[in-house]
Amino acid sequence: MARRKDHTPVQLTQLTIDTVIEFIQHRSISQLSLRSLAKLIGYSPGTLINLFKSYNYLLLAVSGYTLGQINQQITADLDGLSNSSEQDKILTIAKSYLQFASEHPWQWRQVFEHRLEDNQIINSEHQQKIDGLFAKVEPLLLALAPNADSNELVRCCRTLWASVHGICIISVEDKLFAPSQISSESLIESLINHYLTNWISHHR
Amino acid sequence: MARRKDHTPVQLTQLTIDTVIEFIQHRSISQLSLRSLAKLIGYSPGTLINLFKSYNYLLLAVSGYTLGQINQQITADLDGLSNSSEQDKILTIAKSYLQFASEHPWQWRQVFEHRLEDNQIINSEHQQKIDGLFAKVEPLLLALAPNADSNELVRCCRTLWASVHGICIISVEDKLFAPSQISSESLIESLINHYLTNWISHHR
DNA sequence: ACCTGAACACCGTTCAAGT
DNA sequence: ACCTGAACACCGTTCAAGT
Repeated sequence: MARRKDHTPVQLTQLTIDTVIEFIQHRSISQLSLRSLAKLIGYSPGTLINLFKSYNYLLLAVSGYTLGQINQQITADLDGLSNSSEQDKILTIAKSYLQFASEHPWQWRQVFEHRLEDNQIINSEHQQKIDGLFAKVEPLLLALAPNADSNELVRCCRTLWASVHGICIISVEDKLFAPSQISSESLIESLINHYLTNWISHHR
Repeated sequence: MARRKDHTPVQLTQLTIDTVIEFIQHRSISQLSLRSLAKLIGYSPGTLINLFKSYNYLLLAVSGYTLGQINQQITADLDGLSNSSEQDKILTIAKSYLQFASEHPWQWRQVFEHRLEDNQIINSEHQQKIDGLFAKVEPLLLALAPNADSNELVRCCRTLWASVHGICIISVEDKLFAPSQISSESLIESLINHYLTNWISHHR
């Protein structure tokens, strides 16, 4: 057995990622294994290890793909808002992020479950993609509060992102376990309205 | 082999939980297994399954223990503050939660990694312990905004907890991977000061 | 009643062997 | 060069057998 060449390495990489992404639309990533994934795409486990170095790196590639999708979604939702206020743009980013998490709960989780795994060195490419999300907010904050010093800008940006992320977590958990009466979108609105409004009034 | 009776079931349960808690002071729970844990305490894996029904329930018992510790810590930190303002008490709760997460990052993570595992029915006892944390904040909010309707109270409470939780997540991750210049405590302060102050002024 | 060791069906990873 | 199957060292769980 050997020499299949049904796919080029690039094609096989894409097929693998697509298959995992499809899988985690409906089930948790913990239900998947390298062996079952290999069976799904019709290759042996060893082939996937050759391609990705390890199952862990394969999952990291999936995370990276998802972060790209999230970035694209936010960029698209921001596109029609060139005339809106900076605060509206920040609200849009936050809602866009929440929407992705709500629509693809298992996929969204995979990005962060993977980081929880062990204290391995986080891939710098991966970290850059996350930083890219932060970088969308900072200039908007600067426009809203030109006099805030840079430490305070970063503090506000991190507080916002962490809070939005936290709201997404309970949103996804509620969706999967214990649906709540109160919409997560209204939590996002509450956060941005109250936190950001007050922060701006103290730093403009 | 059999009939050891070195420990009563209750003692063995406590020994197991203590051993896991000790382990996750320094390493991720993913580094532990039922088999290695059994070896640590000198029993066979089957004995632990007899006792806890499954490894998953064993980990749930550990989570429950940790949630109890967190609750205790918050209660203790709140004890000296009977004359403080409600807003200060909320700040204290948030900082207390962050401090536990910072001092016991692997242990704190275990509580929430476990919930991520699969879509099993969450133990109602477990959910009650989490609800107990929320219940500490709601009456304080009610005192701050007697005229807010109950939906708005719950919304504020959930927004606050989710945001604080999100800040703890990035705090723990920063600690383990990429230390940041800006203290997480200052993010908590920023959140409570700006969000809560503005929310109160709109609902009192 | 309590505990164990062997067995079962998995897992990620390695690597000699095949084309 | 590419791919596989067997082997390796694990995993959680079950359960007949031992005391």
